[in-house]
Amino acid sequence: MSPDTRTRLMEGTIAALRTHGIAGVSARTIAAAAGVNQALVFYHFGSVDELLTAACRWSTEEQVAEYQERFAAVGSLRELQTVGREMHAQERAAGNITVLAQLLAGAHTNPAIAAATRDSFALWIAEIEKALVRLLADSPLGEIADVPGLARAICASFIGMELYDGVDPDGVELAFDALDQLGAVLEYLDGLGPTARRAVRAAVRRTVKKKTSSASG
Amino acid sequence: MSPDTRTRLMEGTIAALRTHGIAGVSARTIAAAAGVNQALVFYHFGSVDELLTAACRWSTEEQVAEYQERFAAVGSLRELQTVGREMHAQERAAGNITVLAQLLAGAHTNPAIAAATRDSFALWIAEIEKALVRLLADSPLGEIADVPGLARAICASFIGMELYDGVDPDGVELAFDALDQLGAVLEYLDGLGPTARRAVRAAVRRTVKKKTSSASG
DNA sequence: GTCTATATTTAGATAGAC
DNA sequence: GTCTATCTAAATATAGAC
Repeated sequence: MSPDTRTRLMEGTIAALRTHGIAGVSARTIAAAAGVNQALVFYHFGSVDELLTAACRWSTEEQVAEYQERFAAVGSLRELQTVGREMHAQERAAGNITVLAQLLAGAHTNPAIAAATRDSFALWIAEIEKALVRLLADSPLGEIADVPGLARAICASFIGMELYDGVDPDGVELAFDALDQLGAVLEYLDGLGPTARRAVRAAVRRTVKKKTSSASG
Repeated sequence: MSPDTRTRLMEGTIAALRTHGIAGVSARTIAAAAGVNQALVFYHFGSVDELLTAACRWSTEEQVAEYQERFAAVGSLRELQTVGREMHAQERAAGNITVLAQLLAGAHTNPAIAAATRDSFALWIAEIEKALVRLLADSPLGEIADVPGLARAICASFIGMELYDGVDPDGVELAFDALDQLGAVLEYLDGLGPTARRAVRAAVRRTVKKKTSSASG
């Protein structure tokens, strides 16, 4: 059976963002994509902006739920990278990169979209953090890595790859390959003995101390 | 003396993107920001879209020129990171992150903006590549790193940090700190002896081979 | 090159029939 | 809850005076 009108309108909003962009979404383009009457946008959501934020929250919840199992099954940093690359391919094919770009742009002029996007990212970051805590539990990298910061860096880099894809898809493949190399380096460090481990940790500590003192001074 | 009308219109376009977003730019908001008459948009550029792409190209050229010297002065990977972080702070203060987000969104529905944005990134990537070639010239990382891919990964990650900043500025600071840690790790590898160097290189080679065979098979 | 005025289209939003 | 009809505001674009 077909979903109710509220859901159809949110689906239509995402579809309209995909085909017309944030600059082209309107009650009419959304209603057309949803296959319902234009006035229902205002009856169900009050305004186009309200519908936009509702659709943003709704679609991320759907997406995160879809990928949750794959995140949970990840057993190494390299596997996390592979899942990321697969996600990228899948999201691109689904046209969701375009949607993300539109919402990130809209967040800058619409506080409600900004809040919805922030909450959406929080869902993704929570998944990444869970995976990192698990993966780094018995790893030398776990002793030095700042998991919350690393999760956000991973999320931000992924966002960057997504958006860079919009202007240069070939460049993104090169970039993914380079990050795979970086992952191999980290994996190598993961297998180091206690002496080298201590040396790496000391090097990182020096860096962190430098940053902290310059930030607080 | 004040710039000519064409330039004022391009400046006005960037200002309008900043305050109204891609969804809110119009011949009227642009003209208001530029302090000129609305009809001049069409006289000088033919359409709002043409003006948008012209402004995109123009503003990146101005920006890249502004940062070129700082890129050229970079002497280590960590310094490159520091320049990136300073750029981020400066660009945020100037409101240019918002502009970037709007153009990236517009690129998905407007091929001309996509082309202009691609060319703009190419300018940035060229600067990063130049710096990387110089920095990795006499470094063990230079033997294993794929410079074009790495430059694109750095550019993409930076874009991601910029855009993530729009929804969670505090998270970005955590992320930058985590990347600083990663930089410290790489710097440590940079100082390793020939034996460890070979081990890292072998680990990376295994990865690359795996990827290449799976991509071509 | 720049301005005023305006034709035309499209957007957000609401009233009221069903 | 849904539709038609419509009001109002704002956008693109052009014609023509200066």
